[in-house]
Formats: sequence, structure tokens, C-alpha cells
Amino acid sequence: MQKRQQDFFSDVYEVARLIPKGRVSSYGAIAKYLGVVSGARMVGYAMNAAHQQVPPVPAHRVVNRNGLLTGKHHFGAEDEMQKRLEMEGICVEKDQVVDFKKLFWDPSIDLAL
DNA sequence: GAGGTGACTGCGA
DNA sequence: CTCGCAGCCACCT
Repeated sequence: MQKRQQDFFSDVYEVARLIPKGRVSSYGAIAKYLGVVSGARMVGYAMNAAHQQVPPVPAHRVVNRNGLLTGKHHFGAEDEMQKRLEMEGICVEKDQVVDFKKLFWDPSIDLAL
């Protein structure tokens, strides 16, 4: 089967939507959950298209391993991502999620059981 | 068909 | 602790 990345993308979108409100996740965590090793970049790339997917994927809840809003530029407005995170109740400072470690949400935690 | 880039991560100095 | 490099895979030119 020509397993198109579309499946991979769909999985990423699905997991991203599963992220609880007020929580954030990382590319590596999602990639790992999907069983993709070192696929963090692919996750990020998927997020690039997620912006066009419907329903829109909360890509703003997905940040890099450092909790840094690396992809804020892809939202069209840099403040958009931060604003959305704040709307979720997440404090963002200098493009970085406050208490990221505490707000960090791992798909395996909620989906593993 | 080949080369270059990228919303990442981990390890080494 | 901070900085730099290499690996990874799909998409774009």
C-alpha cells in the first residue's frame, strides 16, 4: 500500500485535537506516540498543513521540546499563537510556555490506557 | 532524478 | 550552563 503521509498527517491532527484545553504537547511526543522515530520534523510539517485542515487543528497547543512557540510565525500572526494559548489559560512569556513542564501533555498518558 | 529546506531532537564540547 | 553539529523524513524547486 502506498501509505501516504496523509495517514500520518491525519494521525497528527487527531492527536493534536485530543490535546486537552489548557495543555500543550511537543512534536517529539506526538511523533513518538505515532511510532515515528525522529519524526518530530514530520509532525511540524504536518502542522504546517494542519492550518488548512478542517476542523482547524489546535497547532498552537503544539510546541517544541523546549516549550518554545517555534511555529508561531506560521499562524499568520505571531501574537495569534500566544493569544490563543493565553485564551486557553496558558501563560506565555517571550514566546515560551510558562510551566511548560507542568502543562505538558503526552498523548500516551491519555490515550495509552 | 537530484538537491535543498524545515513548526525538531539528542548528544558532545 | 550555553553553543554547535548531525540525523531524521517528507515536501518543494
